[in-house]
Amino acid sequence: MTKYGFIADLETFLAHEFEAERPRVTPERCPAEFSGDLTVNCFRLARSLRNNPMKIATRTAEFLTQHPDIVGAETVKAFVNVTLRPEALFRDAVGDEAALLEAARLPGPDRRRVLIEFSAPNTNKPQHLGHVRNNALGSAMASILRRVGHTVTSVNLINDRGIHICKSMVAYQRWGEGRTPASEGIKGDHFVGDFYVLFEKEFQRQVACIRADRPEWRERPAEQLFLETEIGRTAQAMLLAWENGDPEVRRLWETMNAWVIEGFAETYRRMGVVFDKVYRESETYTLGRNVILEGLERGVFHRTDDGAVVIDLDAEKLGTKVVLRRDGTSVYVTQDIGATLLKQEEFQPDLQIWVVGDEQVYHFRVLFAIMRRLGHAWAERLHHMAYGMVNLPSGKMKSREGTVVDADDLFDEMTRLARDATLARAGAQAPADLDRRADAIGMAALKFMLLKVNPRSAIAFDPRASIKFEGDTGPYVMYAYARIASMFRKAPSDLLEQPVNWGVLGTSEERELALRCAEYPGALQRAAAELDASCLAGYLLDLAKAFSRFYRTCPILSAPTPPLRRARIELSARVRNILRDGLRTLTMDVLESM
RNA sequence: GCCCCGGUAGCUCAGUUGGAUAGAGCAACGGCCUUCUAAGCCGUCGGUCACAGGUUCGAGUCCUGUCCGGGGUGCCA
Repeated sequence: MTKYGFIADLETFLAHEFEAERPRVTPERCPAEFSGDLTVNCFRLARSLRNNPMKIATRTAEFLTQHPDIVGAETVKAFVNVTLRPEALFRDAVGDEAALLEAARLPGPDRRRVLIEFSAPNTNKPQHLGHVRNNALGSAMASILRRVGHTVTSVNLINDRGIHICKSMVAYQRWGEGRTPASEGIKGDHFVGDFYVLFEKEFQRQVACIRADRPEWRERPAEQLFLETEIGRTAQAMLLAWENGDPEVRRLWETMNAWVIEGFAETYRRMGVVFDKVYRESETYTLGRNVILEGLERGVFHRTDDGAVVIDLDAEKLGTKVVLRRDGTSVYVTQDIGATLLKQEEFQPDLQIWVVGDEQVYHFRVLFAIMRRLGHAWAERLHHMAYGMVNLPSGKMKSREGTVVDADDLFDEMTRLARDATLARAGAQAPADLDRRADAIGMAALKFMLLKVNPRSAIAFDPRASIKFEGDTGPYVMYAYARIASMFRKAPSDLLEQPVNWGVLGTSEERELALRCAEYPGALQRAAAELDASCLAGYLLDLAKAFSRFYRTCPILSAPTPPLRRARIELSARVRNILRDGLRTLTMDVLESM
């Protein structure tokens, strides 16, 4: 991390002065209402130095006042507000560009092999806004972890089997009439999803008939009547046929899955999502069974009177969990046990992360508890990165009520709005790369909206209010970058060849900007440590904001003296490179011109 | 019933291991393009940090209880 020169000297001084272990001093930003660049909080030092905060503050101020890097150190309560000499401030904060960008890399011993699983779509319908949040969070997290030096493997586990898949298949058999995505000119996942909807319609119709005939079932939820309907039984029979390897069913399944996966590929391409490894549930779902049977012999699990295999997790306050049904088949958690072991064997990660919605926290607690009971040491390092739902102003997204925000439609809409906004600002001549710009801006706006909030909280997605390119948005950050890029195109080439004298800088906007730049490595590391991309997104907003103020107040290419022009363009270069690095780490593209 | 997550400005959200007078954006209103891109900048307005106790020199942050919202809760995924 970026370290100011005076900090190391202060640490040495304090250790000696108070005869204590060398403290770790982490300066904070000095609040605007006080004069100073940085603040040393002596309340925090009080414990490790075993001394009175006020006394520490007094000594600290005395020491710092005489330090060559410092022009003033003012004590307010136990806060010491430090004003640095400009040479020292800019030298330490932004003097060494390579160091600034590399400082976020963790030392070798702190680097880990991380396996991160995200997306995990079902192959029965297209992806919606909820998946978009998952994809954005997962790929940004993988990228952030990589950026700080971990070795990351990103994994997708496609849920390509099960009763929900059979529903689309049954519907296609009935009403498909040999049509294909190609023949209809429809994206494959949407094509299959339409049949899933047809199935649900027919199922609801049959449920209504049954309820009319059997008044005693009127109160029962539709799902409980699944096997009472003809179409439900057909789907169930198809699932059995699939499991028994019925060639015709398998052929249809292969065909329809291929259509969906082809559609997903396009969705991922537009989002820039890439996986190092893709698993199919159809290949992994049986793996857990043997683990359970083996664990049964070792007494990890036990069989109940009715024949189901369960595990007692009362000690973890998780109750009793069934791991094999009476009929011997696997449940969800059984399948995940198998998949977890497979991933562990294949990649030997130090840490596994799942990016999955918070409605599944219980599932993962159970899964992790079972892995611990099975005796795997690495079970202590399994992590469920739970994120909140995406809701609409009207409430939850519900496929049955048609309120689901489709991912592809949303991308189209964002791109269209970005295109309009670009054209509106372009003047007489539309830019040659309009489409590329619209894609980059639209997707950055969408991703940024999803990434700037804490992953834990539910997001209220208001299509009218959320689709903005002004204020706290991705395009705002991109715009700051584009303005700097534009300056560089206009800068005389010999300007950049001059040596930089940081001492000519010193306005409050310049100081603010440099101090902000110095925080970049910390923002990256915090985002990685807390598995929270919003730390980075929020930081980039703050940096872009600091730049916009600087840009407005301080002439750069038209600054009054050559040394000032030189130093200001160099400071701008730092900002440009951090913005580019940061946006790319969040999986967003930058534009040289907007 | 029990467990988990949340509640901060009209709206959407920040708020580092507890630290200074709680901050942004949007919305509303008022300024700033003869100046390096106005997707910008500046200003005004806006707060019982859900509520009540407690711990502490100090609480939006930690503890207890209450209220409200969401999710989950042995053979759906």
